[in-house]
Amino acid sequence: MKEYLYKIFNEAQNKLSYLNDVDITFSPPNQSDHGDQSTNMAMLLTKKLKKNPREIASEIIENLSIDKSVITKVEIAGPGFINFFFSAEYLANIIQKINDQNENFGRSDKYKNKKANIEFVSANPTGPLTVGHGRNAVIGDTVANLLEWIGYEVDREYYFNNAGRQMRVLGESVQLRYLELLGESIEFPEDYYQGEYIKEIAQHLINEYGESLKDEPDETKFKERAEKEIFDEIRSTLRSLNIEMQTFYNEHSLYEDGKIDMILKKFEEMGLSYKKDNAVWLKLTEIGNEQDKVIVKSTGEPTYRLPDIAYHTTKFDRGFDLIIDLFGSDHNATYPDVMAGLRALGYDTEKVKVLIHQFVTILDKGEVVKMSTRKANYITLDELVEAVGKDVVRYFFNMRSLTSHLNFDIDLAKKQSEENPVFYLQYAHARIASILKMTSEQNLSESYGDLELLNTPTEMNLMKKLHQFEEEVLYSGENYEPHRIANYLEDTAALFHKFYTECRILGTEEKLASARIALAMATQTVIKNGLTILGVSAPDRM
RNA sequence: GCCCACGUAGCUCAGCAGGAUAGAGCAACGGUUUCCUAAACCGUAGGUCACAGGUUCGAAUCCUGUCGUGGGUACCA
Repeated sequence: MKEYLYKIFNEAQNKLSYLNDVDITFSPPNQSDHGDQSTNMAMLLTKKLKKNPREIASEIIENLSIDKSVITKVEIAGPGFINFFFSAEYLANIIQKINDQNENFGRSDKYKNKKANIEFVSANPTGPLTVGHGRNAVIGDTVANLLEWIGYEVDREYYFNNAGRQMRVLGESVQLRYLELLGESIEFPEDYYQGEYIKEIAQHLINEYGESLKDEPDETKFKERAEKEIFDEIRSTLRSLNIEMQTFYNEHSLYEDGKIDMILKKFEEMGLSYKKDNAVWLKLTEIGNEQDKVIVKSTGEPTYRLPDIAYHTTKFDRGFDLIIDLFGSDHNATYPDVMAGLRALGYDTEKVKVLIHQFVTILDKGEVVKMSTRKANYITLDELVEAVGKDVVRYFFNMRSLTSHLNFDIDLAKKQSEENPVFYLQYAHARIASILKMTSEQNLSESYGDLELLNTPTEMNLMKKLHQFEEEVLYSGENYEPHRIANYLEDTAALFHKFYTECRILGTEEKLASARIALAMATQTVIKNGLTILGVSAPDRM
């Protein structure tokens, strides 16, 4: 619908030059008697033209060349809105387009030949992924899907660090449990990793090596084993949610290939770093931030900032047009330093979009569960997927905007399976599959010759909704907002269920039945494509 | 103290690219099944859009302040 409006307004721009001075936008009004699409541009022009908005609106309308078979009515309403009413015939055209394009309907080539990188999850291999990571994982993968749908070639990337203090503590935790299992009395520090999985890893080492590791001088072997086992589990958890990373980027490689030293040297040459208290500081105050920060500790070890900056330079060097970082809100203080560093090095940080999602609050039996990997006080993502299923997990994490704090009531999620919105969508899809099966058994099939018979408000509302899918995908992708797709699908499913109740196919006169079959097929395609973007399955039977 | 996000129906949340009478799901109450899956549909009820100012033709939406919630504020990441 908007495409057509843009077309006729572009033509009108030649006649009315002031149309070049205003944003030409259209939106579907809340009230259906205000038309199918509406624009407020006449009101936006009042100041410039010093004229009554209704007069401006009327002048604009006079200069539009409107095809009566597309738009049946144009009206000026309220303070100066211009409302457009589309013909049933035009609305019905979308049906054939959808059925022709099928699983590609909704895709766009707007960002064709553009490459995007999205970094998400990026949990260090110190323990299983928790429900908290789940939100990050699901949103990240869905944003990646959306980007692919609007034309990007996308790399999903997981950044991790298998060196450093955390990992040493992990290795020592396993080592201590290993010795404990062999009967030695040990003291297990409170701030070491308390989880059961540490003992399991230790047990695996005993099974394989017996007591031969008893006199290991340090934690290295234990750390390596723990890293491998935990990473295998993380990969398997992600796989259970249909998430597949293209790249696992090891922070350590930045040291090996000299990137860290190179960046450090550059800052020094640019006079952006200095030594104080035996540490190296980055002059962030000189490049727009509040405080100078340490990039190399007095121990000689870099802080996260330096490798993070080095890491991001590789994202630029690898030629991405769009670089997305997806973090939980606990990281919101870290990225400004990294961005400032990159800017100082001459990188165009406009290409980087930092997405911050709010935390998930876990409620179990009405109690808030404070999550801590180290204290082993958490619910794993595996447990969650097992309890409620992949589809519910993906849908649940996708249905809210990133900025909203998310309450995840475990009890509710477990028993909610009957009243969960994801089933509402899947049921719409399954219902359509069921109808199509029955109609084909009766030798009925879709036909596009009599679509004008689809003229009840219910049918027209459904067709209008289907029209919006393409722009919904585009907008959601450009703004990294997966939840919009979930909302859109709920609206679409509701309109379909109403159609199902009111507009029967079997037992209806054949021409109308065939037109309705075509509409049902188109609806099924849209629901399926939307669910595919969200990573939720679209079953034919439930 | 300072920084970021959030505050909308009993609950969970949309709406926030300024627009016309603020929406959905769940929960509550009432109705619909000789008829393509009732995992559905229809209806009733439910609101000081945290509060106070400001910007303008118009503010849930933008700005400022206050209060509240979460996160951060390291030579942890």
